[in-house]
Amino acid sequence: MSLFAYPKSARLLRRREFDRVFKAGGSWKDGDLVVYCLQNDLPQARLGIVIGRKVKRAVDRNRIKRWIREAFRLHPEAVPPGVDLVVLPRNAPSLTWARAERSLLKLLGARARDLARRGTP
RNA sequence: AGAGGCAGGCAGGCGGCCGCUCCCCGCGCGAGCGGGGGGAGGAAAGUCCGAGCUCCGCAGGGCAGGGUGAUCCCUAACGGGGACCGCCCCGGCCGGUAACGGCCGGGCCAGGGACAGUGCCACAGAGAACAUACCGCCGAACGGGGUCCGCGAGCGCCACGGACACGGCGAACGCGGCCUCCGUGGCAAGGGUGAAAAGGCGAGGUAAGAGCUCACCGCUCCCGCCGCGAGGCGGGGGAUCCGGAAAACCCCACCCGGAGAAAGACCAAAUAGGAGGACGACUCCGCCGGCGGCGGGGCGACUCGCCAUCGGGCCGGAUAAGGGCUGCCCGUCCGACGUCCUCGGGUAGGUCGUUCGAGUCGCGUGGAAACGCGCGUCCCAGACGAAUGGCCGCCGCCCGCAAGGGAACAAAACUCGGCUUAUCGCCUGCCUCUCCUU
RNA sequence: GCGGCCGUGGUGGAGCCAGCAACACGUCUCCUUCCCAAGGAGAAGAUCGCGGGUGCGAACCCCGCCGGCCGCU
Repeated sequence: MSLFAYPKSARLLRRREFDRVFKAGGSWKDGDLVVYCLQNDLPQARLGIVIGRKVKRAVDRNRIKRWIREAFRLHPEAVPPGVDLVVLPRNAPSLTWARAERSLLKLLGARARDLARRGTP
C-alpha cells in the first residue's frame, strides 16, 4: 500500500464513533478549523469530517471536505497513529486549500506539544 | 461589420505524479496486490405537476376535500407539448372629414357557466342593476296666474240729436285666442360624475323625445355552405329586455385511496420478554382537559409567537367512555384483569431492492408540428459520515503595453417524462435595424 | 424524503373574504424645569420581500421565484 493512501479503514463511518470522539476527546482550534482527537486502540489513525448545513451549497461542502481529507492524506508524518480525528471547518466562506493544510498541521502540532508537556511534567 | 430578437447546441483540451469508488481478469488461506475499463448535470437544483415501483388500506351508503377547464391532436400519463380558433395589445398599409372598418405581421391570454342561487361594485354622481332625473329639453294634456287682442249683454262718461237709428272712451265681468310664467305632467337627446350610465351611428318622426320607425354595425335564433372541431362566410327572422366580476362563494363537466426507497424483502447477535386465540372475572386500567416544551424582543417586570400529544407524577372531569374501518358521519367491529393453550416476532448489524430504461446514437419512413413506426447500433455513475479530488506543465479563450489576472450557475442519492428558476463565455441558423464597399 | 408557517416605517406588530396602511416604543421640534428624567403639544418616517396576472382598483385574490423559521420519520 502506498504511503499516501486513504482507504475506508482510515475513516470514521458510524455515528457512534463520532459521538465517542465528541464526548471523550480533546479539542484544538484556530480561526480555520476545529480538531477533536481521541485514542482508538487501532494501529492507524482515522479521520471524520463534519460540515453543517450552514455551508449552504453542496458544492462548497464537498470542496471543503476534500481539502481537509487531502491535508490529512498528504501529511502522514504529522498524524499520530492510533488516534481518531474529527475536523470541522470554521468561517467556511474564507477557507482555502492552503489555509486548511496549514491549520491542520498547526493544530496537530499543538496537540503533540500539549501531550508531551503533560507526559513529562 | 456592429446592435437587438427568436430557435438550437457546447459547458476548455492534452499530459504527468499522488489519491477515491465500482466492474472484469490474474495471484494470494487472508488483509490485499498487479493489469484493464467505467465514473456528475443541462439544469443533477427548487420539489411545482405527472408516472413507474413498493407497502398499507379497500362490506356498504352518504358528505366533504383537492385539482383541471375554448377546440383538435401528441403522449404511459400530466396542470406538459404542437397546431388552430377567439378576445386583447403593439406596429405597418389601405379606405374614410371623423368615429371607425378592412388587410398583413408580431406578441399575449387559467379562455366552461353571471336568466341555479347568495353576495360585491368604494369615492364621485341625480341615478350603479326589478335603473335614475341634478342641470336641462317640451308646453301636446290637466289646473292656475299675468299682459295683450277679439266678441258679448248691460253700466258710467263724452259726443250727437227734435226724435229714431248710429258713434267714441272707460272700468269690471263672461267666453275665446296668441304669448308667457307656475304646478301636475311628458322626455332621456345633451351637459356633468365615474372604471362602467341600460346598444353605437345616421336619417325619419315628435311638443320635446325615445328601437317609436328605418338603413348599417353589434347581439341572439334559424337555414345554407366550408371546416374533424372550436368556429368562419352568406341569407333570413327576432328582440334590441336583461353591465362587470366566477384568479368572491358557487354551479357544471372530468380526474384524484394513502404514504413514500428512511418504501419494502431477506438473513440475523447481545439484552429484555412479547404477540395471538379460548375461557372466566368486572371498576383498576384506560380516556379527556390543565399544570408543558421551544423560539423572538427587552437590563428587567414582562411581552409576542410557534409546536407536540411519547413516558411518569399531581389536580379536575366523564363514564361504555374510547379505538379500528388511513378526512368526517351513518353503520359495523374491537375493547381492559386473570388463567390456560399456541406461536415466534423485533432491535444493532448485514445483503437485496439498485440500476437495461416509456434508454443512447445513426439511417429510413409517416406527419404541418409536437411526435409515431421500422431496422441497425451501444451499455453509459451506482455511492450510503456518501466516490470525480489535490498539485504541476503545455496549448486554446477573455482583460491588460507588460508583469499578471479571469473562466459562470452549480454536484447524482430508486428511476423516468415535463415545468420553473440560476448561468461567464463561445458556436450555428433565421429575422429586424444602422454603417461601409461593390 | 414528506409537510407547514412567516416576510408591512428604525424595532415589535394590526390590517390579509379588495376601496386614503392602524397602534405602541423609538427619532425630531416646541412647551414645562436652573438642567435632566417624567409629562404635555406637534411633526417626519413605508418600493407592504421580488416579478407577472385578474380586475376600474391588489398589502389583501391567483401563479412563479427569493429569503427566513418550524415539524415528522
